[in-house]
Amino acid sequence: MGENTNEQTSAGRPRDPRLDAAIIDATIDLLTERGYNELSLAAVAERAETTTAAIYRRYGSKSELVTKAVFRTDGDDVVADTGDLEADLAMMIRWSVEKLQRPAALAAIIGLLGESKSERKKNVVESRSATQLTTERLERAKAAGELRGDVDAALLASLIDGPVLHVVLGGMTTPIDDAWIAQLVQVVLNGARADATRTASTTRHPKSRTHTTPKTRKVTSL
Amino acid sequence: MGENTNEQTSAGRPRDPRLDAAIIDATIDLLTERGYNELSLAAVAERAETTTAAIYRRYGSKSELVTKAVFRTDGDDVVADTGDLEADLAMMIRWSVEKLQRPAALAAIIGLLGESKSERKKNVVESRSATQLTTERLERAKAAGELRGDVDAALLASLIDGPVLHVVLGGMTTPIDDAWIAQLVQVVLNGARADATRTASTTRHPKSRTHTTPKTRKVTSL
Amino acid sequence: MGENTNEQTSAGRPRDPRLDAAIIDATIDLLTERGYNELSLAAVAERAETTTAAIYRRYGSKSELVTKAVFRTDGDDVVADTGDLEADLAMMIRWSVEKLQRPAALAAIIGLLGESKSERKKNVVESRSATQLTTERLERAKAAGELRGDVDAALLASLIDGPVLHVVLGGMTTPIDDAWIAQLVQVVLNGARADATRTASTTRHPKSRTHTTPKTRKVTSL
Amino acid sequence: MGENTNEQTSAGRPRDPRLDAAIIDATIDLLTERGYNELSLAAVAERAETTTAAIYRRYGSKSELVTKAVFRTDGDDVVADTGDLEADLAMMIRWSVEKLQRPAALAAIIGLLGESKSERKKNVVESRSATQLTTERLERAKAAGELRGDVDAALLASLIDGPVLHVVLGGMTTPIDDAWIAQLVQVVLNGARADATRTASTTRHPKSRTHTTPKTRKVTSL
DNA sequence: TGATAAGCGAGACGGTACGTCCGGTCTTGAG
DNA sequence: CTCAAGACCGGACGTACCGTCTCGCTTATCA
Repeated sequence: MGENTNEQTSAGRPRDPRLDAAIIDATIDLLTERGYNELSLAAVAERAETTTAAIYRRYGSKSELVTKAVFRTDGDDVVADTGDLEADLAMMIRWSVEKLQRPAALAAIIGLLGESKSERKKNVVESRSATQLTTERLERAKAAGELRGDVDAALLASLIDGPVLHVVLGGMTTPIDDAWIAQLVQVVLNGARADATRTASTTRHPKSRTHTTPKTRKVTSL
Repeated sequence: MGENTNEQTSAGRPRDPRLDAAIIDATIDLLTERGYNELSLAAVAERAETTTAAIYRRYGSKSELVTKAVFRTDGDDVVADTGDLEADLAMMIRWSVEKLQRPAALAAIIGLLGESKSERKKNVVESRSATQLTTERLERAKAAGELRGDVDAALLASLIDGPVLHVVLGGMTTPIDDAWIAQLVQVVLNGARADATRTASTTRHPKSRTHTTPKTRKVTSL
Repeated sequence: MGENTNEQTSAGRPRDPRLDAAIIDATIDLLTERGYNELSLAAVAERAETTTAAIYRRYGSKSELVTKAVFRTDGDDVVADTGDLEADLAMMIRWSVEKLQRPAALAAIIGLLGESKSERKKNVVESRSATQLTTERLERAKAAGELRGDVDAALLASLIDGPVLHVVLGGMTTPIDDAWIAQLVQVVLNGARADATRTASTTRHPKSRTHTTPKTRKVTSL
Repeated sequence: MGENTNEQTSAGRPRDPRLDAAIIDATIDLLTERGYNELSLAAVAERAETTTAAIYRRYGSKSELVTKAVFRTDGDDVVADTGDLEADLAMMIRWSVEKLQRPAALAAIIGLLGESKSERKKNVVESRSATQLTTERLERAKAAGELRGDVDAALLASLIDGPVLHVVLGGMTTPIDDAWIAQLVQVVLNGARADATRTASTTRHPKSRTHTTPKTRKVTSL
């Protein structure tokens, strides 16, 4: 139940698209106002001027509703691969930050982490894909000789995404701006780069890239 | 309500200390088994063979109970400051990891993050102190000239604590072992060190430290 | 909606007459098994192997369906007027009893009484006609001098139909047989007869009747 | 559950008496406005400014709620036994009529009749007690020789209570006033009295009674 | 020693939210 | 215009749990 299928069902009365929108909107609003734990489907229903039954018809659980509501437009994760590793990472971070800055998204992530283990599995998979993309980009850089071979790409990805998570969950004492992002990328690359140059910004060789397919993949993810 | 006071006993029957212990134990157990959201005070009461009223007499809310139960023994955070920056950071990371490896603590942290904003304030303050200690250590290193002056210590702290958080919350795909920690510290220091040496492990100069108080502070924290 | 029209077929596919019958049968059966309140159109549809839509096409509401189903063959109420007042009344009672003995009919009557006021109006009119016939018969007897002039015919009709209703609704502790009917009629007539004779059965004078039209009218009724 | 016990329970928080009253009042009001079938516990809860859970704690079902609400003050049925049979019956009828005139009570009776068979049993027993009292009074009269011995007292009781039921359920076309009641009693007694006198009102012998206990019993009943 | 006060188990309370059922409506696609 | 199939909306349902409260009792300190 609550399959929320996109299959082009022929039989049956179609769903009221205004309800779809109202439910999503109410969910986002309440998530922003109250957070995940204090979000009740009854409240969503009331604000959307419908009933819980209509919600359960669309989503099988609160976590599914929240996931779909918050990450609905985020089916467009992008892996930047222009060849300029530093710029690519900065861009990917900026995207992540943009997502996590939305209070609803932050509340959703925190809440979903708190779900029971069975529920968690499903969502963690999704929320991992952002890191997955970072990892892939880093591995390509490694293969291209831009990064030291003795450092695990997964660790590097945690070095990129972890600090963002840390600041956001910690209550945003330091604002995350472009300078912050630039510093982060610089330190990580400076520490992991294959060549021995002292400052990352002055001695990069963007022309040395060997990538054959500079592209922009879209991926469903957190 | 639920003041949990340590003030010297006034009139009235004193609390049963066996109940105190039973409630804490039940809370830890259930937190481990079910996680924060699925933890109900009714279940705690049942397992502790008492009633919810006895719990509310001690703790004003679920979040307070969990906080006290999980971080009761953790009033002993340690800031390592032996002069060997790399070793110190590794040790601090190891401590953090140790905490987060306990399922009850992990569940508690995640759960407390999800509390309503008013509740959150109180707890976030606590959970921030670990990072605070890291920041302080890094600032001392910066003052000693071990680190580049143009990098924010708070950012570096996020670079140390963030990846740990990231891996733990991400479901522990990669196990966090000493090698992982070593790599992490190496990359960060390599990227942020004042001198231009390529590999952190070979060219450190621990002798250059100027600290006057190599100590081990204990701090109430996460 | 649900006009159940007999108007000559216009355009379109004609109704399946087997469905008509199946719906009626299912209604009667379920009324017998479960009673009015527990009768759901969904259940009727299922048993008739069709859908609720097909039912709503025929009947505008549950009460209309039940009314049509139960009283479909009962458009044939009979007013006995043989001249023998006692026998006529006994026969009319017997007819009423026969109807009310059918569990479906009893359930229908009780259920229809419970409908909202707007719905009730329609049905009460119908269910009153049986008493109406009794009243008419009694008024003719009064005009013929068989009954005391100072007693209201409507009251007497209630004295005839009321006890039947009372016993049937009361759960049928006493079975209604011919002896019961005979006693009922006897007591009422004995109490309301114009002459002062003590026992109704011994001193009747059927010959005194002045009716001009001994007949058997058929009337749509309960 | 929903025992509504009167047992002097020691443990547990006592019920809010204002809620008790509000629930009863709301039930009566809604019963009057909408009737039994259209009465929902949700609506009762809303009007009483509480929730359905509070209602279920007191009453196990809608029928129990209605029964208790409507017949709460009616635990005081009275069997008149002054020795004057005619007056006694008139009084008992007047009481019945008074009850049935209340729209809520009428709606309740009709609705309860429509309940499923298992539910009905419980309520029918109650609603039968009024007739039970009438029957008892008539049997005493029979024993005292005031009534013919060959007529069943239960039938006579139906002759007394049936017409009232008939008129009330029929929609109250004729108003039930004292004259109506007097006529009813007169006809019945005239038809069932032991002596042969023509008019009941002129030849009664109230002094011939042999009752030893002229009393007024109170009985829980419909 | 007796009053005061807080603790205790037991258990019901008022209320929020839950997840489900069903009544009545609507749409599609075929006949 | 009818049919079946089937999904939809919204009202109501009955349940589970939360945090509170009252009870009768026990256990301590204070006067």
